Amino acid sequence: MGRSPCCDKTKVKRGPWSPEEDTILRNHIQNHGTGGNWIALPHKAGLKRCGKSCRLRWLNYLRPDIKLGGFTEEEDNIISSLYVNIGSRWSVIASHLQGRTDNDVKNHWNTKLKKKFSTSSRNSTIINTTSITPMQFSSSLSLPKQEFAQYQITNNSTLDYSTKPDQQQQSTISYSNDNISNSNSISINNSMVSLQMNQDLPDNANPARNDDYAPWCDNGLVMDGEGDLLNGKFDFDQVIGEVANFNYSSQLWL
DNA sequence: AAGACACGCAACCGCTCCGTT
DNA sequence: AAACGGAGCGGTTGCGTGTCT
Repeated sequence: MGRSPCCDKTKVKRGPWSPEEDTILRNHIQNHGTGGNWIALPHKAGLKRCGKSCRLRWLNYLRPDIKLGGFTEEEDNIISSLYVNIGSRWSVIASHLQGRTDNDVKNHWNTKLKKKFSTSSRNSTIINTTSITPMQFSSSLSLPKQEFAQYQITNNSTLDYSTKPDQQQQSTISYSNDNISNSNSISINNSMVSLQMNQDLPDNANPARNDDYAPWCDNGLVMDGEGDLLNGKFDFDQVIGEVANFNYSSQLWL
């Protein structure tokens, strides 16, 4: 036996909301809040709508902090990067974009970004990296666990990855370029950065972290990693609060 | 000018999650 | 522990509008 429906669909209005209905819902929520019960809200507000419909209308359209208008290039990059990393978890992705709703993000992805993304992936080519110009990029982000991280690869090939000062533990570990063999690598493509460091870590390395983060970069790159600190490999997911300097010789996908 | 088609977006549907009893 | 029910989520649909032929 299936679940009983949340409301009698023969007795509620469906389809597009009228300006009058919007006004009633907006006024009711602004004056009384949601009351923590969307199912009961339409009756209290005097709306012939399903509670779910009211919730959706408020969250996706009437909420005062909704950001209207087209998505920026930066927002596109954030969405694409997060999609690569965590898939179609639209509510999580939307939480990274001020004023955007999951429905908004989902629609934007399905109508525009999906095509753009698949096209750019199809056009990817592998080039030899022995003579590449060092990449330069940086990013800031808010992670699902309310952490903040920054990445930077500078012209002298330094990765700077640190926590926001007032959050989480902080530790600094410096990896000398001299200690890193040519087998260490960073690979960059249009959606992902991978880094491996195949040497012993310093004694003060913190191998305890094993969090699952979903970092991204402003320029659309997604950080990813392989291996773990325990066996001497560098994992982006495990370097919160650390600084690493390294040489890289790698493949670069553009 | 009109019909066909493509696109964007609001809204709905049905499922899972999670708190409460 | 199980059942229940509301909230939240992602997939999908349908309609309005713009563009093309």
